[in-house]
Amino acid sequence: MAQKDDFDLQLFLPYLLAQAAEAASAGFQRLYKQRYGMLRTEWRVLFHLGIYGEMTARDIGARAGLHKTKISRAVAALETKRLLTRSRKTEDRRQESLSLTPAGRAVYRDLREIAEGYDARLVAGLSAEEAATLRRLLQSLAGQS
Amino acid sequence: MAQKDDFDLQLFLPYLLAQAAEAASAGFQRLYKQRYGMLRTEWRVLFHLGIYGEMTARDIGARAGLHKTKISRAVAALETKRLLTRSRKTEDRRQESLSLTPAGRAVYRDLREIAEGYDARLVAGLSAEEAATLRRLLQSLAGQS
DNA sequence: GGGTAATAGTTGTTTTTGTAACTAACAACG
DNA sequence: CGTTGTTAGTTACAAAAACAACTATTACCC
Repeated sequence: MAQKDDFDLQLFLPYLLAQAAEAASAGFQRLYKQRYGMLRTEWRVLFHLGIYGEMTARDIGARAGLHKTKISRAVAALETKRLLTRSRKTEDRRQESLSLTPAGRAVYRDLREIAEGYDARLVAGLSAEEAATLRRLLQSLAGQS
Repeated sequence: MAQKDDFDLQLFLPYLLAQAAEAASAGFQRLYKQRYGMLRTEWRVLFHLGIYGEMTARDIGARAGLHKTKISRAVAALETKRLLTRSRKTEDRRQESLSLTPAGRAVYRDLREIAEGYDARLVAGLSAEEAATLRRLLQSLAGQS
């Protein structure tokens, strides 16, 4: 198992990002999965509605970069859990506007607290400046695509 | 769709990391998928063998943080494509040592070139210092888990 | 208007992943 | 030795994701 080649996989960005994202997601996932039996797309939809208020599935997809089938199923699951409701838009009956129920808003607030705490723990080892730089650079990477 | 809540999802690290990792992976994936019909775990295994030489599935799993079933499947796929061979170890007949075939090494060298170019493109907008900082911070995030 | 294309969302099918149970080989301890 | 436990790797089954085809509604445009 001697070093045969000097390519450093640990520093290759797609690999490194995947490892970091995986680690960061795993910890947070345990929390929302355990407490509310949610999937990743479900909390994302929940957060979008919690943050931005009423939106359509299409809006969420555009903003989060999620495919409509994923959203459709997440919405159905959240509806079953009575965390959101839908209503057809009168101006365009293809669209439906989604909004959280009171129970949904309560779950959102709870998870939001948890998210804030979790994020704080993740950057605990970093200086405030480093954390800000990290977020800025990640945003630029996420943006170009 | 007015701002109802001031939590910034775009800056929440698990979300931000997932978005950046997704974007970075997608571009690279197109390349290895198109050219060699590989899956993510397959190129990872290939790279491990290309970089470190002969290893067992267990070693790769430990190093890459991958579950043994995933590796088992990737190894089978790479074997079918005649990119690697296995041989039982005599000192412990449970283990098998994996190594790339000449064809496997050629594919590795090709993908490695591509990876280097791709990585360079990703950090093209960043200063050398920023890129180094980014990698360092991501490594620390990937490490803690 | 009437036909064609485009869009919002759903459903069905195929891949891929995750999880758990399994086989084969070795280790440890009486 | 022999029974019990552990490890390497595979296989079978369940969950989730990706992809394609579908329905219903609206937009375009001749």
